[in-house]
Amino acid sequence: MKGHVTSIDVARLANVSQSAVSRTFTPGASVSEATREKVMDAARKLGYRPNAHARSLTTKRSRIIGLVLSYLGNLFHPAALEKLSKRLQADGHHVLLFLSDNPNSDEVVNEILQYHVDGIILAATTLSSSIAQRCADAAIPVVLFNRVMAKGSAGAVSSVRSDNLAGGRAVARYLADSGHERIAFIAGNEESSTNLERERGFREGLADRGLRIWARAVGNYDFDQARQAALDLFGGKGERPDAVFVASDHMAFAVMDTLRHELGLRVPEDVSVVGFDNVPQAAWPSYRLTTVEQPLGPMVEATVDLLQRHLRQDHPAAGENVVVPGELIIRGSVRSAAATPKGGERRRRITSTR
Amino acid sequence: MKGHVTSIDVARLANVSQSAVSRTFTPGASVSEATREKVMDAARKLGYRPNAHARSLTTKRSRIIGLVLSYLGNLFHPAALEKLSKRLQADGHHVLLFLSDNPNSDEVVNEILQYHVDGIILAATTLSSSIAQRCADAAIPVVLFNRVMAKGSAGAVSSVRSDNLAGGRAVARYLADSGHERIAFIAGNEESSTNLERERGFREGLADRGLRIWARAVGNYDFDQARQAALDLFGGKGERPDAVFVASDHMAFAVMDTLRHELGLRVPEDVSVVGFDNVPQAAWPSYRLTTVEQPLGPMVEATVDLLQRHLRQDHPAAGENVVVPGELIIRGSVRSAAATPKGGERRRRITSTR
DNA sequence: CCACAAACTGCAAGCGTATGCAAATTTGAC
DNA sequence: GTCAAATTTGCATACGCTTGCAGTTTGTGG
Repeated sequence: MKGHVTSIDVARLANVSQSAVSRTFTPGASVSEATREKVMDAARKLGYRPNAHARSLTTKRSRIIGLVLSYLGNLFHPAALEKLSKRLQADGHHVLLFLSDNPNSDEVVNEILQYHVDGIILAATTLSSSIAQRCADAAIPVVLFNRVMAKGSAGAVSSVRSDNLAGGRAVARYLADSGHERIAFIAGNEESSTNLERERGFREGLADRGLRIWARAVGNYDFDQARQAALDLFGGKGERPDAVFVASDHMAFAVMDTLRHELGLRVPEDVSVVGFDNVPQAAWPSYRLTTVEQPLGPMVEATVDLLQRHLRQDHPAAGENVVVPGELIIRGSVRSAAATPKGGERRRRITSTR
Repeated sequence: MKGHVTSIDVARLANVSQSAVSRTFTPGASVSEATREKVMDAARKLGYRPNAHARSLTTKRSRIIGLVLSYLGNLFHPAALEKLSKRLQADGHHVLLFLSDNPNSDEVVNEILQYHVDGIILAATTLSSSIAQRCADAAIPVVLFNRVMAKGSAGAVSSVRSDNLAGGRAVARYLADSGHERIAFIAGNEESSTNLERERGFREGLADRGLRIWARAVGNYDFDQARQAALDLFGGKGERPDAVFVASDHMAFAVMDTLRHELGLRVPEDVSVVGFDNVPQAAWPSYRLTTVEQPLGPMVEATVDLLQRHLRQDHPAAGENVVVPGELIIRGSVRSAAATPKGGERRRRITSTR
């Protein structure tokens, strides 16, 4: 009934050694059914639970995964966090969460390392190579989620992301093929690998159709900045774009709202809008946003899989970069020759072949 | 350079005792500037970081806070999570995150207790009294965020919430006073304390004006169910409500979308809609939702404050229930006699006096 | 220069659990 | 009933750190 019940208390009550208690709570240890029951009884009676710190002190494994995110305002992030967290919990892991605005999460990772975590997932942040190296030294696998590191970095940092390049390309082709000519782009954070890849794919796709980006602005993955970008691109008096590819759904909502409610333009009749991510809100009737899916399920699966493979094998294989294919989700925000789906949506597979 | 550097390694290199190393990393311990520097040098050279598990094993404090949420689909939750987490981090705490769909988070709390956390925050879940009691025994403070426990529960479980009762009442009065007569209500999860309080306040407020709830449906805090509720309330052929109070913003978006895009009704001209929470999206031009604010900043402050007070004083004061006042945020989703704010919003303080 | 206090340092004993090893027990075959 | 093999058990130690205590150094005033 007192503050802390230890395995010794349980042992005393059950009339066995402390080792026996430990063994009962260690899966796969050698205990007879008889003592196991005695121990369990005593444990239940005392409300005993093994002390996780003591345990990881001796075993050198914590069953904790460090998870770093930048913020949750962009709706893709909470969705990713939820899936990742639930998946890890299902695996018997626990999640130590850090929210860090800092694009370089060195400090945070340093804190995480104190916990001798079994692995680290970095979503929407990167890592200096010195810290990456330190993780490698400590044999702690690191997986970047939805990011890649600049090539040539030290350490065995793996990554999982969707095929941003092919996604951008698919959007370009889709817009071009449905007759748009003055196609604009609103970038996210210009430094981020996601934006870089999406923009490059988009440029390539346009080039394939003999087009180029007609106008460009930066929204920095932020709602208000995306609004401003839309104002800049569409608020002038001259000719305006007839389509815009926005580097994230979250910004695309801002753009649609600005076009419709501030500039009096219709979507898709006057302007077509395409996003990226396929967050749940993209399907809401107000937006019905055509977008590129980031397949969260497979991405999470791949992440956990990478982590576990790194843990199992002692040779910390060099960083592995998984790219998950996505789909173009066609809803109602693009003016199209083909019949626009009424209430539903069409899906089109994206191939990475050029 | 090897896997794990311990304080002994550092001590050896710095030519001091292991205690000296420990003291260097213990704020407020007695070390001379000279040895501190020797130690820091060696530590830096070796990449040393104290082992958090070993530390909490001896100190019996982990600087970890367990945080339990149900899911992140409702946009209020990620916002709360972000603020809570950042606030706790700023205080030097670390967050162990659990996502549990289960409305009763006993199992999860049991897992958390293994970590001898310094405190537990339960958002949108509750606790059986037996577990509450166990937390009390272990002297671990528990704070319910945005929930209260059924009265009479054992254990010193505190809670922080906004004034749901007064909020509901304010909405009722506002709708009544702006000339609505057939006022509907769409409930969240009918068991949840938030919904109970909001609905009761709403009923009382209507009663004050000689009205009653004209129609009612349940949306269970879910987008799709809220859509269905809207269909049920407004899709019939008879007379329909002229206003609806929806128990959360997240559901209110579903309702607005359904009214506008499926039923062809205008908001606010044909139907007024009011939500609850004031999530960021409520301010988006597509919705401009009039709603009751849940003041996240003060709620988080109060939560952390409660936690810390519980920790400091040894006498675990009986559960304390903090109620933070909110405001009615008037935007454009209610037809009103007074001039509707154009692009901006008006704020009206909510008092809890009847 | 001395006495005494204050500041610092090292020693050693835990914190609660896991686990190798050897002793004790059970099992099974004959 | 016997004996070897297989299973179970307890002992003792290690994990990396904090901290009370006692010993040592440094500083101060007379």
